[in-house]
Amino acid sequence: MNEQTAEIVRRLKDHGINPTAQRIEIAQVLLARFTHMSADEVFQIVNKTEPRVSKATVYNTLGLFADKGLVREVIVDPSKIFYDSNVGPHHHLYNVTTGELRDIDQQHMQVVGLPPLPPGTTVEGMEVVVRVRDERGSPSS
Amino acid sequence: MNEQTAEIVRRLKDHGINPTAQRIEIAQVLLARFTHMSADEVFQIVNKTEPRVSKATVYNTLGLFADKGLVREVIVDPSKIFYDSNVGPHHHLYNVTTGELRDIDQQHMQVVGLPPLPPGTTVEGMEVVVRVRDERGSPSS
DNA sequence: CTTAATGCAAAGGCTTTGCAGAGAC
DNA sequence: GTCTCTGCAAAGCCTTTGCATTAAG
Repeated sequence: MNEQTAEIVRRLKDHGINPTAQRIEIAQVLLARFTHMSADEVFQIVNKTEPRVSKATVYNTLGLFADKGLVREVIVDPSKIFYDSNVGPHHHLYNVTTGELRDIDQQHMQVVGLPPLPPGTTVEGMEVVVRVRDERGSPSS
Repeated sequence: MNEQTAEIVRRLKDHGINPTAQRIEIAQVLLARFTHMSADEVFQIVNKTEPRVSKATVYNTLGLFADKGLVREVIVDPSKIFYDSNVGPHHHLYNVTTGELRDIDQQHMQVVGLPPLPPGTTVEGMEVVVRVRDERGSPSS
């Protein structure tokens, strides 16, 4: 077990997640880089180089990671959930044409003010999504 | 045709939508109040009091309305799309426990700053979602 | 040996699609 | 008569679930 894997295991344990082989693989795919991936993308990548992890395990594991706070679910597309390895406060820019999702950090954009919360509720999270699309017709046409 | 219906028809036409009977019914359900409804909710309500509109027509019509800018799609829940009759600039508060979605108007919360856009893209929309949950365990327990 | 995790396949929920029939002008 | 819209049912896609098998301590 190399250094990188050791850290992944540590992070899993820190979040109360039993570090099994499949979970370590999935975590390595998702946590190695600061990207956003759908469950299916994770499934593809994990099974490209490594032994084999079933689709059910990928979905269940990602759900577990999200519950435990290791990754963040990002809801920007009605057809799939994105998993974000960046758990810190930041926002998102979503290209509806290409499906690409990228981070916007706080220094570029901030939310000011807090709305009155309904009684008996607590804030679970806050999310800003800027939706962009590729320009089709040129601006001058 | 009463006054209210006449206005609905006008709004449909203004958005380039051919005002058929079904479309008028759906528009009345959705535009009468400032609410957010899923396609299925619209389907239920339309068929509670009125002749009958098929599920396919409800889905297709809502998609058409969104395309034409008559309503706004709100993506906050991976399992369904909400349609918002409020097209003006505002944000959303989503209760993940109850599934309730409500508006936050701009005076309560604003976004400051604009992120650098990827070249060749234009902003299609911006959305802030505050996610709350009902308190279960009491804060002092 | 006992408990937890994985894999497979089936089921589920929301939405879209194909195509025939009905409606509008 | 022609063009558009509607409705039904089937298909599609992502995700969850049930249950037997396998792995771990």
